[in-house]
Amino acid sequence: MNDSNKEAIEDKINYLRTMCKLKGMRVTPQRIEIYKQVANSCEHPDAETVYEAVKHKMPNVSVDTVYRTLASLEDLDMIFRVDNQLPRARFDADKRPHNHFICIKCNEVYDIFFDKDEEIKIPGNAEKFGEVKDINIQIRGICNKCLQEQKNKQN
Amino acid sequence: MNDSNKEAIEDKINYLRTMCKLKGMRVTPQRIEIYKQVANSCEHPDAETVYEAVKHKMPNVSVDTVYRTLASLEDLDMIFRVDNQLPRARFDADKRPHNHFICIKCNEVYDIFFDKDEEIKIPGNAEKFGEVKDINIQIRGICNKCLQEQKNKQN
DNA sequence: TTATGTGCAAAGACTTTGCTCCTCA
DNA sequence: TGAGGAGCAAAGTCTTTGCACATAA
Repeated sequence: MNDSNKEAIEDKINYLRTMCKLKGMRVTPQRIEIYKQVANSCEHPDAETVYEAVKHKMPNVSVDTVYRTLASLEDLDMIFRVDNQLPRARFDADKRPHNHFICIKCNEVYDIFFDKDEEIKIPGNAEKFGEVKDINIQIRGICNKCLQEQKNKQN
Repeated sequence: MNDSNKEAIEDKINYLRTMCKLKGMRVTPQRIEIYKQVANSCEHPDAETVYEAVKHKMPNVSVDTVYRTLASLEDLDMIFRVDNQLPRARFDADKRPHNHFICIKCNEVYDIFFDKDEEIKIPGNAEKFGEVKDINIQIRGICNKCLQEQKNKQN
């Protein structure tokens, strides 16, 4: 990791501290580590993956702490669940508005940042159902890596 | 149910028969009943709800048959899973392209049909990740029913 | 100091699977 | 008649919870 990344992570941890204080929550080493794992990863890890990663630094951490902490971080709006149709919940710490390409073969999740002129508007008739809080777009398909593998098999 | 609905359902069952034959699958009473439940409901039922409903007509049906059948119907593209962040999978038999408003309070799922001029285009940079198969939009918020309940409590 | 958080173990919720008998085609 | 499907029971997977001890503030 380069210096600017380190700095960015430090900023995020500081924000986590602020948010915890604000909500009367304690800043524990587990919370910091678990948040770091999600924030440092671009792989939208599931709870198990976070657990395995954190265990390297904190061998005594338990799975239920990971689940509980992920839930707390979600409450703090520090992380978000990626909508998917997979059995495991996956998490994302990137607060910039974006959407996901989900590979139906390997379950990989890729971030999609729309161009400004592609901004999705809330469709006119959505608001007749209630108060819109969040709009989420997933694009499902087969990722380039899997397409390549398919081609290789055919040859 | 009125006559035109009955007719529409019959058409759907016939389509189910065709699709089953096409794929070498049998048309069993369970499959018909389970499909009917999803197709007749506008509530995007979960497996348990389908099970309870089917049990009225077929008391011996089992939960695992419901799960297995829902999976088969999905393979046939007769029904679809609704993307949600709820613990239970929910199903939809409406093949017309549409999206969902999901209430974060009561978990109700409402269908949203976009106007023609609101058609969502696949964003330009999505295809760089792979072959797009499906684009799905969910809108999360608080539905009118729950908003009303909130107001009532405040008074 | 003390309320909040953690680790452990156990339970819970939803879904899937193995096996045997049944039944549609 | 035979391959695919249903029912039963049991297991699997992911996640949550109760409780006692530990710890951040």
